[in-house]
Amino acid sequence: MAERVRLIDVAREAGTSVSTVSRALNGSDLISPEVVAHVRAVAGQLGYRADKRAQEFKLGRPLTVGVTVPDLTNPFFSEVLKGLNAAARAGGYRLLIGESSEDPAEELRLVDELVDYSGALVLCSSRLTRAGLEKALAQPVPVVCINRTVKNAGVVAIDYRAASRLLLEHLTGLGHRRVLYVGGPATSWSDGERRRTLRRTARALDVTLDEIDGGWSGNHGYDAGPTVLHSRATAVITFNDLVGIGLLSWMYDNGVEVPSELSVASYDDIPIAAYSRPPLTSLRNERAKLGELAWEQLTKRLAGADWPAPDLLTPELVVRASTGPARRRARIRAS
Amino acid sequence: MAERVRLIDVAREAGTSVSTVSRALNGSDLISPEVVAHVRAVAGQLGYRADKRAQEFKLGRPLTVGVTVPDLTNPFFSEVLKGLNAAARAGGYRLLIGESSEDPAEELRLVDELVDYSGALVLCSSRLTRAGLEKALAQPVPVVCINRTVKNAGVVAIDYRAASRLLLEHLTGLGHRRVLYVGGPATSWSDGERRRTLRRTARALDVTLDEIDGGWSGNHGYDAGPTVLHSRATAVITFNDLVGIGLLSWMYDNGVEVPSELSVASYDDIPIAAYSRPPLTSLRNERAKLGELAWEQLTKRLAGADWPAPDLLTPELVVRASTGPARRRARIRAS
DNA sequence: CGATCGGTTGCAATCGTTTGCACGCTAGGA
DNA sequence: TCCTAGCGTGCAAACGATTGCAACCGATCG
Repeated sequence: MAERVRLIDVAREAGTSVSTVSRALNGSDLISPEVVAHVRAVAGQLGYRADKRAQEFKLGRPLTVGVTVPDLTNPFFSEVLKGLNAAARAGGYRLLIGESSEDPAEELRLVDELVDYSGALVLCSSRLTRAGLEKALAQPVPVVCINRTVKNAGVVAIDYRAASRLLLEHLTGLGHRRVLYVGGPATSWSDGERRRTLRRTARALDVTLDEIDGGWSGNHGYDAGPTVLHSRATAVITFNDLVGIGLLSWMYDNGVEVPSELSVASYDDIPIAAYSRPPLTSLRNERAKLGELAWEQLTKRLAGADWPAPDLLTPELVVRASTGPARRRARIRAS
Repeated sequence: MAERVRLIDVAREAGTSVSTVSRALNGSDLISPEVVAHVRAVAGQLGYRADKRAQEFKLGRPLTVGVTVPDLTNPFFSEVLKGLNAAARAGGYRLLIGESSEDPAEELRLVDELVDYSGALVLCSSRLTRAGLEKALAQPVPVVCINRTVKNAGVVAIDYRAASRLLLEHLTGLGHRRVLYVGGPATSWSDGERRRTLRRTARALDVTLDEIDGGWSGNHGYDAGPTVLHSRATAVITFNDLVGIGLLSWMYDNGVEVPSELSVASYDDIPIAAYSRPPLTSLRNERAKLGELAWEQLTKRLAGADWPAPDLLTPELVVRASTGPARRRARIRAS
């Protein structure tokens, strides 16, 4: 907790003016090498550190990127953040992170606040309404959306069309003709995309697709257990792995064998998916890459270019023990 | 992407001076109510937003808290962040988050950088060396450590003494006399605490305690499988739930029955622990509260008070199916 | 020897906001 | 009527850095 050393202190000590010190430290070639060396030495000795607030204020360009995520504790988002953070840091930027708690109104408030501090915004899996999104895009900073397509902004997303096809083809390959989708939060664009692409692919593959509402956590999956059991589906696709693992847990607790009685597959392949019982078949996606690409789009934009075309990441199916051949006869079982 | 509106623009439009506008917007009681109303109206109409950079620069107090965590994707840290974020936001502060990737050198770099932007620092489960920590504390901002005790700083931590006692008493109650601890990262203070308190309590309870090195992820737990199997322990305590779940997975893959052949218990009780097979006995701690308390200590300190006494959070044992009575005879089993 | 030029350095303005201080106006009392 | 008190407002300085421009230096050239 020492006193701050300012430019003027260094100048006094070095016997020069503040402008010379500033230029010397910033590597201007106007200053003679000896002076530069001397100033640097003095600055180092005094422990001078530029006041970033003053610096950014004067320069007018914030070196901070604001990010919103629906839930910090969701592994999907943490990993996106990880990638984005690494990329931004490499580019000399810092991350200001806001958590909306899955609440569109809170997310709007966050955007409103982050924009005051940031030179750019990244909305990760935005839960914003269409109108809210418009407002966010009207802010005087460039905006990139992760997992949400929108005009006049950068877009980086998972290719859910490919994803859903991979999942359904895997299941039909195992003989499943009736599949149930356990959905995610209603505000989630990616849930909408999963539904849309599943429906479309199901039609193409002549699979019967049922849908129920779920959520984003293990509890949601667990709670969906009874409904799933009473459906006529032989395979279930869950919104994400947390839901999938919760569902597996209910099945175990209630004596339903997976995959012999019911197959379960999911999106995302978070690390823990490999360790569920049985290990969960899931769609691996490069979440960290999502963050990196968002940063890439941002830098291009900040450099003055137009928004590049959306980046779409194709996931890869990781087949594990939670999916298997469809059972022959309809399940008969008391509730 | 519109032009910024500044105070001077509002002043011109409202027909007053900048100072009046500033005071009106900041609720100074020096200005007459009509003028305040008028200025507010004009400002709203023009869409004026204070330049936070200029504002904080002038005021000299950063409204940002810098936080470091070893790993953004670890549920423990995400939840601490969640709590801290909520508390700081309520107090009008924002979080600048840095991830050290479990690397002490990187963490030191982070601290060095965050301090330029922050009015306070929170080090969550710092992996810093003793010397590094000294350096961090020498920074001209108050520092709170979460899960690491240190002098001249705020301290918020889990009470590992109580934690280890709960775990060991639970296991001895089930008849276990030989327990193996699968450790965490060597740089982790909390791993050291867990070992220290486990040893001490084991001695008091007359339990034989063995220790092996592990890590912080599911893989670390899975990889520890063979060593655990060959040990003579009847119960295992893992560094955290991720390690525990990884270990359970290995046991399942290799036909070892849990808990009849081996009991497994762990620290932290992350949400997914309830959904492992079998569900994991673990120590629930209020991680979000850890973040909130850190913020509380910080506010007190920022208000000028001395550092309060360390806050210790006592965890609660959640007994699930992964622990059971000790088997009678030594396990005999081929590798 | 004086003018010029290239290379260094310092002065001072500037970014947008807050705030101490002084000023002007009005009203009330002497 | 004049002085004063008090309220409301504006002027200008300040925060700490960057940077255009002018000034200064010694050296070189005519």
